[in-house]
Amino acid sequence: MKTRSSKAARLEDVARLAKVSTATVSRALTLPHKVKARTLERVQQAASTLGYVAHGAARALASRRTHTIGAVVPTLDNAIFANTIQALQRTLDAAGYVLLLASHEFDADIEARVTRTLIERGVDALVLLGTTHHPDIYRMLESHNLPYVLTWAFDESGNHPCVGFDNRAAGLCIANHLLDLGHRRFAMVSGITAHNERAQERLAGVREALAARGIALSPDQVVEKPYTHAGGREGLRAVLKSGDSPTAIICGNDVLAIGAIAECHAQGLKVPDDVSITGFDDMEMASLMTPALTTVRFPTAEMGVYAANHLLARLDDKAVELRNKLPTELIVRSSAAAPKSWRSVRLALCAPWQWQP
Amino acid sequence: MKTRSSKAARLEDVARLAKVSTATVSRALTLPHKVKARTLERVQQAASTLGYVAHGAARALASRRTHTIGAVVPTLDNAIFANTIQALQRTLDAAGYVLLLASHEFDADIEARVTRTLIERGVDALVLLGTTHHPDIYRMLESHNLPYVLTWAFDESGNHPCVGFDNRAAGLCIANHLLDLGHRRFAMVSGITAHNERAQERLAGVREALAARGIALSPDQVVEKPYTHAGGREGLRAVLKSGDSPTAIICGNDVLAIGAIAECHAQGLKVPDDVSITGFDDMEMASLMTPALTTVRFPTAEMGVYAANHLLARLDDKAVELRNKLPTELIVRSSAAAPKSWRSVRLALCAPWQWQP
DNA sequence: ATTCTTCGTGCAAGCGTTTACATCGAATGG
DNA sequence: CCATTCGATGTAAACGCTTGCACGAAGAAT
Repeated sequence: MKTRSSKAARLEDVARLAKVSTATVSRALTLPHKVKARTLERVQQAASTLGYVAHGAARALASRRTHTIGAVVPTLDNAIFANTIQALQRTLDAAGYVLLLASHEFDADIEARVTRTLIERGVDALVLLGTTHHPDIYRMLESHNLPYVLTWAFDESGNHPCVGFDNRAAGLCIANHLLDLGHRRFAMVSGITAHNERAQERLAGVREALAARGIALSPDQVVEKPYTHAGGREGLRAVLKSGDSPTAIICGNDVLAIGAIAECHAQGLKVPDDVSITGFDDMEMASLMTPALTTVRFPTAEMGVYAANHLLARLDDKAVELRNKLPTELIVRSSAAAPKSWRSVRLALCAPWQWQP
Repeated sequence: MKTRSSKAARLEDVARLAKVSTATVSRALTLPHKVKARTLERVQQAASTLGYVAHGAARALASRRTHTIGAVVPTLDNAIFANTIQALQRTLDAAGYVLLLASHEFDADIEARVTRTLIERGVDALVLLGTTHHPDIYRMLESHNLPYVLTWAFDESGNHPCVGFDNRAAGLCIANHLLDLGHRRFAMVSGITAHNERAQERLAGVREALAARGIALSPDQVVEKPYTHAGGREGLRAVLKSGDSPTAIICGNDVLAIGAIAECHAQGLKVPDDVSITGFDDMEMASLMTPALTTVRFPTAEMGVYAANHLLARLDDKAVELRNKLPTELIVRSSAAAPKSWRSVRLALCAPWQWQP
């Protein structure tokens, strides 16, 4: 059906049809204000007739700009990062940029490899997640002079542009909440802490809060599991098996918590009557489940917007603040309550005649 | 810190250091078997010393291959497509291809725009979702001679390569299950059916099954909502308000069903005691919630693998079957049960002395 | 020894854009 | 009315890589 051969139309074809030079076509398509209205119209008409689609690689080669920004996230499998990605995408799109996404399933070597691939693909800037990365990654960023921003964590060293949260404070916060409810026997189903300072910090925050009240977490009261529902189930089984029968189980994120609660139900344990469970992140599911999840909210979408704007500003040579710590917030719902022992104490205080010492 | 200026190393720099021509470096890096072992080693050494990263745009321009495959999905916001995407990604990655992802939030014009962007970016092939697309999309696919495959739906017309499911059969299946349980008063919280043949087909399947038993769905017994948790909640409220107090509510997918169940709980309705709720898709969450969701499973990951392999084969000029209909499966869990009335009937039959006519 | 392959490498012509610079006509100011 | 400026367009040189072709050396066949 095409007039010419089966090849797609090139700039030259449009130029010929519009009776102008390729330079003019190029300008008409990218800097419309630089050409006369009548010419612009002719060019657009010609381009549309031919179904012209620019050849991105040629454009990128000549202009040294791809208008693409890369993001490397741990996983696309669950919804944890979905809000951030969506927000990134939207914000970049509005500025005429495309998001190029890659994931590495929490493997540092794969992360280095996919990051390299993104750089090969010519991204103009890069969004990374967390502060702990393969040295090769930082090397490549430097040698290519690529703008980048770390997200989901706050780089205390001050060496890297970042936007994130204080994960340690979040850990402190949730542990203190449980302590205030009266819990004294804890366990934690943490994410895998290797190469993941977010998981490390959350755990550290929890430990710190407990230590302040003289409670220590023994090795078998902490189990590390991948951030999956299955991980949550296994984690719950593991800490239950450890024997100290904790009254509160702090999960490393909401996905683990959802898995843990499902496993509780499977084992006939009531949440929060028999055991309190908490998460981190406050994904949408947290408020919908039964019982609704007590967790710590991170403004993940806001962070995506910020990361995008940060990079866009730098690509425009505008000044921006290099580090931004976003606030977190304790969300109290119904998956955590006072422990049974404590409740009976309160009951006893209210109704002493029922107390049988 | 770099020996040369701040520019990244090019092929020429590697060639100079390795004392060979750029052609040899290029071959060493892409067709290692074409160069002598000693040369290969020298080149690799040089490339590594310089931290060489290939310039993808230049490579793409010269070779007319980007080793990139694009996928356009409705949304990344919820987990529905996560399995497919993950599977696609993995399979392509193993074959040395990169997945370029774009979403359009169920907007046909945005879909056309982002598809165009992907083609500009030079994808070698394209994965689309569903069969209903903007004519411009099919035009571009044809004029660029791009291999593509439709997913998540089966193209009965036979005009397009596709891998998907029979959404109508799935609708039939779930409706029949509810009928068998004894339900007679239905409502459906469907996805938005405009430009979405998957939603259309599911609804049509449900209607067909009900019609076979002489039941029709009146306009106010069907409400269309976006595929979000909030949509599910609103949908549930809407069909409840309609007044016929349905005993079974069929939701257009699991996300809607999760929202609907949450809303039931918020309104003090027990699922399935007061009302049965079903979904489609069988996302992971479906089995974890309380009550666990009765739904229809689609082999979404398998479909991702198939779509990837289909395109890889075509890019290799190998023969492949053009259409593939994957099996669906009814997953019976606990969110749907016999309606109260029916249960009392059965009870009456078992224990007639309790029957008070 | 001579011719024919084969293999490894180098040469150089693109790939389809962008963009600095040149050009040319028209508008402006003196 | 000429000199100057300005705006719109054209010319052609990159951009960094791949790859068809040519070439010489080395081994195989005659």
